[in-house]
Amino acid sequence: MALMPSLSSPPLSPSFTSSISSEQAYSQQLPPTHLPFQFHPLLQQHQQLHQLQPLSATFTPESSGSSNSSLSEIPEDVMMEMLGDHGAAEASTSTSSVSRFGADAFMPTPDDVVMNDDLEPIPRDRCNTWPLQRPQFDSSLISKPTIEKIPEEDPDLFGSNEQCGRLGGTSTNGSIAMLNNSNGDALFGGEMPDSPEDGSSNSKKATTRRNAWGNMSYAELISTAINASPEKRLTLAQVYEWMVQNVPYFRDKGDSNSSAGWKKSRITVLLLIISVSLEFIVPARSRRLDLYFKSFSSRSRLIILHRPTCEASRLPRMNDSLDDDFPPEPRGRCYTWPMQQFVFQDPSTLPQHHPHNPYHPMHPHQLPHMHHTLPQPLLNLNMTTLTSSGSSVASSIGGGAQGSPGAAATAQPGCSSSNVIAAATASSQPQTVGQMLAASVPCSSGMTLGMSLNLSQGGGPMPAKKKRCRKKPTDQLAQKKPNPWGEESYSDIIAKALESAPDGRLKLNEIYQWFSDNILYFRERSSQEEAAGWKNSIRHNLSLHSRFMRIQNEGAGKSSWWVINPEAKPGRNPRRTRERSNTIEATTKAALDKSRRGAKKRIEKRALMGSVHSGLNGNSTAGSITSIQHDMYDDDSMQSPFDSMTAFRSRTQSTMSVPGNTSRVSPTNCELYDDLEFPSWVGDTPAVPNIPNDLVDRTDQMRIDNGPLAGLQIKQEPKPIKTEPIAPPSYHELNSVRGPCVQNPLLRNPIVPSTNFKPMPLPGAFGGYQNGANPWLTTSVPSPLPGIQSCGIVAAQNTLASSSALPIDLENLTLPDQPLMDMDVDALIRHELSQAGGQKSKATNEKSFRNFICAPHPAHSKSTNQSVKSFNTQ
DNA sequence: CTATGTAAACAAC
DNA sequence: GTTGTTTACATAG
Repeated sequence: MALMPSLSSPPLSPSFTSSISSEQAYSQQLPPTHLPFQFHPLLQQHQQLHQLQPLSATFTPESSGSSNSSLSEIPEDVMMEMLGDHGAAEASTSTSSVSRFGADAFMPTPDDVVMNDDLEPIPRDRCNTWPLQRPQFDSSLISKPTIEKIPEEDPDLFGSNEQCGRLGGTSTNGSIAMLNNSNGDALFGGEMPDSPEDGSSNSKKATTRRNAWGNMSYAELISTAINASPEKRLTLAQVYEWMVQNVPYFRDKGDSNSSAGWKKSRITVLLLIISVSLEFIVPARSRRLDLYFKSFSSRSRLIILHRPTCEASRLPRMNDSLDDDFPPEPRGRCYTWPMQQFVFQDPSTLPQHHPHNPYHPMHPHQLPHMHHTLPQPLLNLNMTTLTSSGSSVASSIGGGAQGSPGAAATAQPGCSSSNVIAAATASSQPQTVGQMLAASVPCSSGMTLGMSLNLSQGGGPMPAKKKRCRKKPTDQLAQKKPNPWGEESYSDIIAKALESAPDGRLKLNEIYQWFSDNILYFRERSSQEEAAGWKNSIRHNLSLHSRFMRIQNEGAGKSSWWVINPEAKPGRNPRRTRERSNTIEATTKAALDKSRRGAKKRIEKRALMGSVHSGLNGNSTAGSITSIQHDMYDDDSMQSPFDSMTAFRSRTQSTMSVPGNTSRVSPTNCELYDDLEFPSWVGDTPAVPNIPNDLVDRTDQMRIDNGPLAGLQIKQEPKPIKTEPIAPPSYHELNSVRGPCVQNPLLRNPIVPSTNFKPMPLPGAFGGYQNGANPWLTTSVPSPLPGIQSCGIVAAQNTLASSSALPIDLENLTLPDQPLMDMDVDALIRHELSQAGGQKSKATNEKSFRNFICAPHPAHSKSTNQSVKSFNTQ
């Protein structure tokens, strides 16, 4: 260590003073536990060295503070201090060796070992470093705490309130406890347990000491020392002192040159522990830490705290090379010190437009906060490479993580960047630092950065199968924002876009444009290739969320209008498909698929066999579908046919656009009918394959302005239906059923049939409808809002337009426990109320119309749904 | 488990 | 290619 230049408190240089001031100011801005960046041990110690001791003209704080300084610039003596002689030797000889900060790199080896890169690694037995002779300790030494009092540091240095952790006094009780195992054996006496936690679990360990001082590893000793201190923290010197005073082996060596070896080992082990384990932390950048630093020699800049939430007995095993006799012990995370995520923001990249746009600061390039809080040397770091997330680092180095162009870095929550402690350096070579972290920071995934780097750098062939990896970009994590553009979800943004529209409606491409215009993240991804993803997400969200509804645009080929569903509650609304799983709960997917396959097969077979029962109900698709249900219900042997209906119905309930959805029915909707055990006649009926996919579920989407049954989405030309025009219902009438139609909330809820539901044959009920007897469908209904067609029109008309009497089917369907009836009556009551109430027409403008048709009503959806279905199938 | 984001298949236009 | 629906899957909370 002769390379170390004057370590004895040299006068502070102006630059140093300046540096300290800035850092003190920095540290004052953030509490120690909310530091914006967890210092890497090497970084920190190196930095501290620079600050406290301008070592030489060639290694000044100025030089070290430059953005270009790298780890390679760290003087060897510093590295020696940081790593121990061996680590320094390695670090000074090759960059890759830094990645070997694992246990092997720190295992004590003879000081005179000359590192020769040309030599092949020589296997050696473990633990051949320590003397074979293992003196027996006098347990009496431990009978009472050896340390009665820890020498206090100069109070002038620490200030009145800055008490250094000390051992002694009452605190030694803890030490006593820890120094004895459950059997009362002296910890450092002859028979030593494997661990303080379980001294008798292994008889072998109980009789064999692993080290000259006993079975405790350095880590355990250090932990014991730290935990024995009142404040659960020690400086390195205090660790030394504790060792000397509590462990006879070290005591014997503590006051002579012979201590250098084990102290160096302490350093080595400490660094190793700190780097590899989660057990020790150093409060980076705390003022107290600075004071500690001032109070000790340059070699004592580590302040090691045993994580308070970690049990001393749950010491990390760090590495097999240190302690491979112990089985792995599960250990919980000890994120006592919250990991503060570093964020870099380049002010020059702040958006200049849309000053009030809340989305603009969200851009990853423009991460808004903490920039001013970081000391400049840290800002100069290539932060991307400092990510402790293996995947992030790998991707960053490889050219940028997905969707994370920002030059920010942070750590994965599961990675122990917060546990990166100790030595410091200034700026460093990105990959070197990354490798350092890779070697020293265990990630939650169990993969180190180095490993990740290797993988990302072509270490092996990529699997052919594309595997999604949607790790959040580091900048996103840094901001703790769920998305790279900010906190708001797609649906939130879409809602804003729609709300911002003058008419409250936007076409899809307009929504796209709004995204692009108002959110920088999307604007910067406006290329066709890049935009495909988020546009897809927009479409997905539009379709999926009940929050939005689609209004058919009248023009042929025109895209629909998308509007906010006024019925939707503010904020979150359930996804349309959300209920699906709830309704299928009784049926496993596999079973359902099997059922579908079987049903489909049967249908195909029947289709091949030709029409057998075509004369029964085949004249009307409506009648067909109704009959399907009817037939199903009559068949007790069938496996819960209503369940099947419910299942797929609820799925199609997702298709909740406003009327006019004449197309783009998911193919799965067709398949859904395969769930049904169709009666034999079904497959024989020509109309069966043409059963409108949405007839059951999408009655609200029917269009009536395009001709007979145009809205039924019947792919095959529908059978001629009664074409006698009937006046469209009034808006009151619409209102009576508007609820289920506009938003069709009923479709968002599963229809839960009564278990004892036995539909009546309903001969009269279907009689009139089998002929396509929905006269109403032949009539266009003027819509005050272009494209808006009330889905409730059909039902309303069926119910009300022809007469004030209840439809015959409703009368016949009136059963106490029948869900169908429940809602039909409900709709009728609402209708009657609306009629009697003389509501004013609100259809004079779009918004009023929307409010009108979309106003919530108390009818529970499934009832209304059933009602609509009932009407439409008539 | 839920909410969300993302990718993708599929179909109609 | 666009629009729309739906499913599947990954991830975070």
